[in-house]
Amino acid sequence: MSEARTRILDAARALFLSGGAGAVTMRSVAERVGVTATALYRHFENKDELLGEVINAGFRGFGGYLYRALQGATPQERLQRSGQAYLDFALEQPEMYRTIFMSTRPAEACTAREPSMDATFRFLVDRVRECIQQGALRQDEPEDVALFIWAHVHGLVSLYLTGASGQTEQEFRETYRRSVERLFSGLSP
Amino acid sequence: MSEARTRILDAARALFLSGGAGAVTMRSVAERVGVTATALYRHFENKDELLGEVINAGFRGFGGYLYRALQGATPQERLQRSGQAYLDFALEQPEMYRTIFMSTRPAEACTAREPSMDATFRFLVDRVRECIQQGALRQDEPEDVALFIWAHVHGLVSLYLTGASGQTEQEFRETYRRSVERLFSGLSP
DNA sequence: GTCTATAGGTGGATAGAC
DNA sequence: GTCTATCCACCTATAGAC
Repeated sequence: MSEARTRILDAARALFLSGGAGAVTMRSVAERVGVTATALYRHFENKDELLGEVINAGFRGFGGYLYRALQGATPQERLQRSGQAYLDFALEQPEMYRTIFMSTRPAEACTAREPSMDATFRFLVDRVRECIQQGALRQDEPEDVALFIWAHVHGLVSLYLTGASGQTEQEFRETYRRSVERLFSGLSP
Repeated sequence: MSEARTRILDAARALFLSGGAGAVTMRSVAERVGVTATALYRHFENKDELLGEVINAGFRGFGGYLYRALQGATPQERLQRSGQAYLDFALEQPEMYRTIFMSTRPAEACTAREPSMDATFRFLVDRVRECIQQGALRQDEPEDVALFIWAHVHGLVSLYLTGASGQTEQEFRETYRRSVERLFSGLSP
């Protein structure tokens, strides 16, 4: 990848992370890079391509968070770390979380959006399945349990990001911990 | 309220419900009413006032859905109907649901947004409390249980509205029913 | 109350000089 | 590769005629 292209993508990503997709315009990106807007068209076909690459990078970043959870030694530790990784991503990159999981529109340009939600779901199904097989979770359909868990953590996170709770980040981390604990107590054998 | 003002609000509401806040422009509203954009300024100070009234009407509409749940005869029936009302509102007015519960920004003009989320939460706390007192739910902190339930149903609904599940509305209604059933089995005495 | 005309802003994108 | 100049589309909002 060319030097210039990378600098443009970095600028676009910084704008996106601090202000969402709406903050990314050809003019704002160009200003941040220190060139004029027209110069960007030497490196990207159009705005859709630029924004699409920013968002695809975000998907890969989320995948990285989840992947780290696989370092856990046991099934239940991997599941627990997955929940923690999910929370970390949401709190560290809220605008990206919004784009991937809370918005319908802004991923027009981007091909990887639905696949990414699929992948998230399948990753979670795998974590649940191994927990059930190993006896850490009650016998049940892994898909149903996975959706049950995902809906719950996504609901918590998105209520927080929307400002429903009026909690600080620290308070919310504690709320999240307790709520997930309660969730698993209802799913245990 | 003047005749003209009502017709303008109706047009704005229709545009909002089908295309979200972004679909409401002074031009689009005016065209729908059959006048020019400038005419609207005789009836509304500016766009913020117009959009704000549309959204406030949406809040009141949501309140109406919940209120109907109070017709249930027993605490558990009122709680169960509340969950159904929540689902009905989300599926019948998805754009309004998004604006109230899934977006940070677009309620700038509108004063009633955070209060409305507060009210939703308190309504649910009341439903939970009477279920606990009556023995239909396990002894616990009503606030914690209410958040637990809200996060769950909100998570289900918003994953569906975001397109995560790829389900049809009928399939999702069934998923919702089963997931809520599972939720309460974990909260029962 | 509604119109036409118009000001002023933001955004995406292209042509052609350098 | 980057610039200037420019076009086009779309938006909010105001002034003043009717």
